[in-house]
Amino acid sequence: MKAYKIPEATVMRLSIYSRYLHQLIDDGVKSVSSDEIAHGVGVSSAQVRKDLAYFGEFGTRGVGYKVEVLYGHLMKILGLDRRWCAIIIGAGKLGSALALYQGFAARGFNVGAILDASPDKIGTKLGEIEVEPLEMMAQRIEEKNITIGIVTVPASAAQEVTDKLIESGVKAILNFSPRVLKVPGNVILRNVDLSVNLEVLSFNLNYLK
Amino acid sequence: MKAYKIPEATVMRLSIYSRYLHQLIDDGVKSVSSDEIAHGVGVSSAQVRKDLAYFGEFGTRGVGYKVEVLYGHLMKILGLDRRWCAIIIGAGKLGSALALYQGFAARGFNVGAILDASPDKIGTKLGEIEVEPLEMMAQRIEEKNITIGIVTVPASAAQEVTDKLIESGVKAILNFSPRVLKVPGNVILRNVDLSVNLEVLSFNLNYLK
DNA sequence: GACTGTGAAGCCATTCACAGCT
DNA sequence: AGCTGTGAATGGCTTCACAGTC
Repeated sequence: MKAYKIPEATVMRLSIYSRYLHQLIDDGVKSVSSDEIAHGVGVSSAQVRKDLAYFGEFGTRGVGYKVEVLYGHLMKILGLDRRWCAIIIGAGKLGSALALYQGFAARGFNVGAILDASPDKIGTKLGEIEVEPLEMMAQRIEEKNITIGIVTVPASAAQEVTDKLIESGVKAILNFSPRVLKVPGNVILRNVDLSVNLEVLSFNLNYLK
Repeated sequence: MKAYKIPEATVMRLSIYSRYLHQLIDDGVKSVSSDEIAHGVGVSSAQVRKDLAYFGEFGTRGVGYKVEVLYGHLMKILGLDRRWCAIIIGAGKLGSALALYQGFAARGFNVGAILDASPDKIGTKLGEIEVEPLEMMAQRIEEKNITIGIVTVPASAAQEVTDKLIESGVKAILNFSPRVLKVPGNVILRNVDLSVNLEVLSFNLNYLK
């Protein structure tokens, strides 16, 4: 790792490249060019090479990249050569869907606990794990070494549970609530805002036509 | 509307500003400055003013913005002064969660239909609406004037249902599947990639520390 | 005095184009 | 000959700083 600041867009693309390479491995493909990756994921080949260049030289000039080698590098760069444990706060529809989503486990993310404030949710089972009360937060984060908090509570409760997550030692937050959260500078925050996404579509439908 | 190309980041922020203004209206606030909006949503005040400047002059120098007036402008700019009808393809956990999500209706989005390929999902009720077979796609899109398709099927089926959606007349796609979709240039596509989001967190946890 | 609206400057990401390997 | 790796050029978004208005 050599560069100082990596563009977020680059990191997102690396994740997508890695998934594409995984597909190629499944298909038994051994070698790939930046141009093929580019076509596969819908970016330019220069972009692919620039993105990779932040982290080293992984290809062979005149030849291309060995699929499995490049995949291994990307997984390591993305921090996916280990498992991460997450906690979900909010066992509503969305929280439950995420808890049961297979795609996470496949990429190295465990859901270590799922908590909710509502008494009638507590005790219900979501696959392997049982919904527990919010009071369990600090204990579960501690004992299961949880670094990622996933917030799927209503907007009105989002900042409060976020503060508690951070206080309990979580280092990164994935926020699904429609609220702008304030977090200290050493905590990583990403927002997955469903309404904003739909509204960008609505804007474009309205504006381009 | 005067400018030609509006940055996507600007559109996303407008959506967030509008939500913040909605909160202010609920709180009975009548007037607001770009600086207050900026603090409320975590951007700079110059950014707020520049974003608004793409679309006109909505404030009063030396005074600020009337909350309700600005809110009205933003809703109109975002195309939220009308209702939009969406169809959800895939009645799995995520599709069901989205179908039942209250936040969409609140911002003017109806779910007109939800379809699935699996016989044991068809006929089940999600709130008001019933899961129907994929064959109903063209008919429902036609009769309910649906412009937005929401894709929540597994990666392996994503491109196929997307093609059908577009063939049936959908103008915009919100893709939740972990697949890069190819769509014609006149169709608007947005991706909400849950794994990518988690992997960006993982990268940052790994890289910054 | 306060705050908006905006041209100019600065900064960052993407694209170009080609030197460097195999 | 083919494809990577990369400095230079381009393009676009954000920040700055101040003129304009109330």
